[in-house]
Amino acid sequence: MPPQGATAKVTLEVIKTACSNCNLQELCLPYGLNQMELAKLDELVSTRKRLKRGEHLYRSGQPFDSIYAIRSGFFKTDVLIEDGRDQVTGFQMTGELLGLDGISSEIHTCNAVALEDSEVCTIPFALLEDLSREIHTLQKHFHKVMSREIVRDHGVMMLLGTMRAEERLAAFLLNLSQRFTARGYSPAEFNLRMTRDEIGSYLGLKLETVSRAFSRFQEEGLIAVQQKHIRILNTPGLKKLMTH
Amino acid sequence: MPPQGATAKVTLEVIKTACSNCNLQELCLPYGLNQMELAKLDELVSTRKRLKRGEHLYRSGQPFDSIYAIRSGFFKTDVLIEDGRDQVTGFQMTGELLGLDGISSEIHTCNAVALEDSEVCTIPFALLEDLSREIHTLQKHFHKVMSREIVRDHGVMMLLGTMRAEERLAAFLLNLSQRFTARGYSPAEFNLRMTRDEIGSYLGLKLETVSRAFSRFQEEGLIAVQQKHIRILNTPGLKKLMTH
DNA sequence: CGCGCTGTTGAAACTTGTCAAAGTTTGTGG
DNA sequence: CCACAAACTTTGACAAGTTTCAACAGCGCG
Repeated sequence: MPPQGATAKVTLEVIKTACSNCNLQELCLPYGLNQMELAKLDELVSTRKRLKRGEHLYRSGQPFDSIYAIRSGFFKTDVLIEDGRDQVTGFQMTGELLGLDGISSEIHTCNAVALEDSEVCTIPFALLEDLSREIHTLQKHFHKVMSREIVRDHGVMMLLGTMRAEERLAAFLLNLSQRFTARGYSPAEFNLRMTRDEIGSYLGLKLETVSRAFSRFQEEGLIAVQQKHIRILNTPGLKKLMTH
Repeated sequence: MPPQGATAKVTLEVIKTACSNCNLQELCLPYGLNQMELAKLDELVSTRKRLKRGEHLYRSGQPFDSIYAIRSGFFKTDVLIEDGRDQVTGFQMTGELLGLDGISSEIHTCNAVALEDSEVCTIPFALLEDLSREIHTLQKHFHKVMSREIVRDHGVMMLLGTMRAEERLAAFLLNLSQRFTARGYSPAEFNLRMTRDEIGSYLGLKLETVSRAFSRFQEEGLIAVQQKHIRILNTPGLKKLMTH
């Protein structure tokens, strides 16, 4: 893990960016905008940051002023409480937004960490609010994105509150598969970017339990695991397991 | 439980309302607005609905077009999945907003049920978006409310993912106490509006576990329980238990 | 006034966590 | 490019916590 304040020099490189020639439009904030509107959004989303694996995009407690769109890479967000407990609250991939939690108090309430070398577009929030007062479509879409985050969280609450270990892991794998698919990758074969411990933290399980569940899925021929590499062999089987 | 479509006649009575003479302003949507802005909000939030205990404000799957501000009463929201599992995702009280989950897909994704006779203000969402493009303060506040919901959900995920039964119940009681306090009620004495089963569902526990935890708290002198009536006798004790 | 819903309590079963040890991979520096 | 250390993963045995099943008590509504 890099030292706290010393990251900006080399790795947080700033690059010119433009939504209008980004291939993530339909996954990201520009969804539904026309050419003219897109040009205005371009002015706003003018900088990119690169992060190396392990670097923090932001930390809990830091002042909030921007949200971030992931252009490439993979992140986790986690919350830490006083007594040392912590939990991964989400894994974010290409096209997803980071930082929405900071809007309420104008202070970030979680940490966002790159799980692989990544690139994000910085979206100054005050400017986004200005622009979304102008562009109805943008406003509407942004509200939907926030609401989708709430719905997603309810899904996680459901998972944590009602599912058993193997059901949780099955749900997790199917969710990843579906999100990879939406991004044009194989639904059945991918590399996990996170450790067993991080998966466990997200799913409310200990890493040993996650490991055992992986082994069990493999024994049953549902998946093939080789460390971080996962191949899903029997999607319906996983679904049935999840539904129980 | 009332029959599905037959509730509108008697109980969903519609009443004229006005934010400008509502005593919940600082807890609710009008927060931070000036007189002129408040007048515009009044035009928008023009109807109230009364609900009897047990009635649904909306159901999962219904088309979304309004959010609701609770004027008086107490609600729960819950999600139901195919295999019959369900979970309470939240308990809402005076001044809190219901329906934010429906924005993303324009379909409600959970049920909202009154746990006591209640009254809500209906806020047509399209009009709220229109007005929040006009009134910067309203826009900002609404974004904060949505973001606060996300932060709250992260707190619940933390609770479900890392806490043991008694810690969860302690956290739950302290949270209720704090919210009652914010509304001018006693921090130490209140009536639960929900059953042990509903508490359990929210906390990811079985009702028996909730009941046992209540008994244990009572034995240890932390609280006095008489059915739904709770007196908190030792707040620091509960806090310590929660922090562990 | 009694029936049903809600809550309490006990004992046994089950799931997951804890602790421990050993194997594997990754990354770094020589 | 290899060697070594650190980080991560797997597996087993046992402990702890929670659920399940069951019986019963109490309150409240009709």
